[in-house]
Amino acid sequence: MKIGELSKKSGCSIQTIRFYEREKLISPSQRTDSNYRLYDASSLSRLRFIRQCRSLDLTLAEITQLLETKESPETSCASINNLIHDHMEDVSQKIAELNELKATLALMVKACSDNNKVKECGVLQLLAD
Amino acid sequence: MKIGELSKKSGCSIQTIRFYEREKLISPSQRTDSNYRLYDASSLSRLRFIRQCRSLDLTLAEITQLLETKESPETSCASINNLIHDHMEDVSQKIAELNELKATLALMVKACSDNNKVKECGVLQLLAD
DNA sequence: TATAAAGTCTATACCCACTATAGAGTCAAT
DNA sequence: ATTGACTCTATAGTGGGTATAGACTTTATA
Repeated sequence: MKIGELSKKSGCSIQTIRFYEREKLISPSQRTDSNYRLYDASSLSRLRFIRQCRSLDLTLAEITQLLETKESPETSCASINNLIHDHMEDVSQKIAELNELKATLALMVKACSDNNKVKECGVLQLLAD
Repeated sequence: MKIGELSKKSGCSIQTIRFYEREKLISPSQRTDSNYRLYDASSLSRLRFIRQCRSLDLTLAEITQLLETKESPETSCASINNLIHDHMEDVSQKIAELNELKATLALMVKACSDNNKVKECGVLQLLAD
């Protein structure tokens, strides 16, 4: 299949597929005489795997590592588990930070009564501290 | 004061201060004969304000808007409150997304028993769906 | 068969908010 | 006089894409 079909089937834009190629995550199995990229089913599943990983917010470097590990079915999968586990901790950390941020913003919103003028604005006063 | 002192007092790196200048958020009140930037106290409080806003994860465009609004002390501060309120909703949304993500990752971690080989890896199986 | 529309190609620039150099000039202390 | 600390501009890189321009190819329609 050509890149447009792969794009539709995978849900990745054409530009993103070409971008992943530059980043060495994926490559076409062939090219036509007119230099069009041609892909097969394994490209599609690889791309879907990448997309799944991206939806978990894994970096392209991490995905590269997962894809490499996948190539060795007989080795231990401990590194994969560690990667996911560490990533989950990063996400937890981020959630904690955002919750603090939200609390601060909630305080600011509370500090405001809508009819104020700028010079009396509770939000600006908190921001100036 | 020169840029190094402003950097220490504000907590912004020298490069960041020059970057904010290119982005028109701040500018030195003067230059020396040898073209060194010179700042006064108002630069410092402006920069601290910017930093405070950045710690709330406001964009530079939003901060520019806040700084402009600040210049008109007699106008209504409704736009400021709206901005903070909307931003808080974005943060809430992001927290919700990350909580879902965390739940997915937790499922994956659970799907794994440490001594598996790659070909049986529960994490990879979930990622391949 | 001619032409128009849709698809594809490469190369390059842009987004955000910085960060990090290179290479040159300036200032203060020894 | 020299060393070291400071500053200057200009430029490139980060991550994960997105968005063009301009050329070529393929497919569909008249």
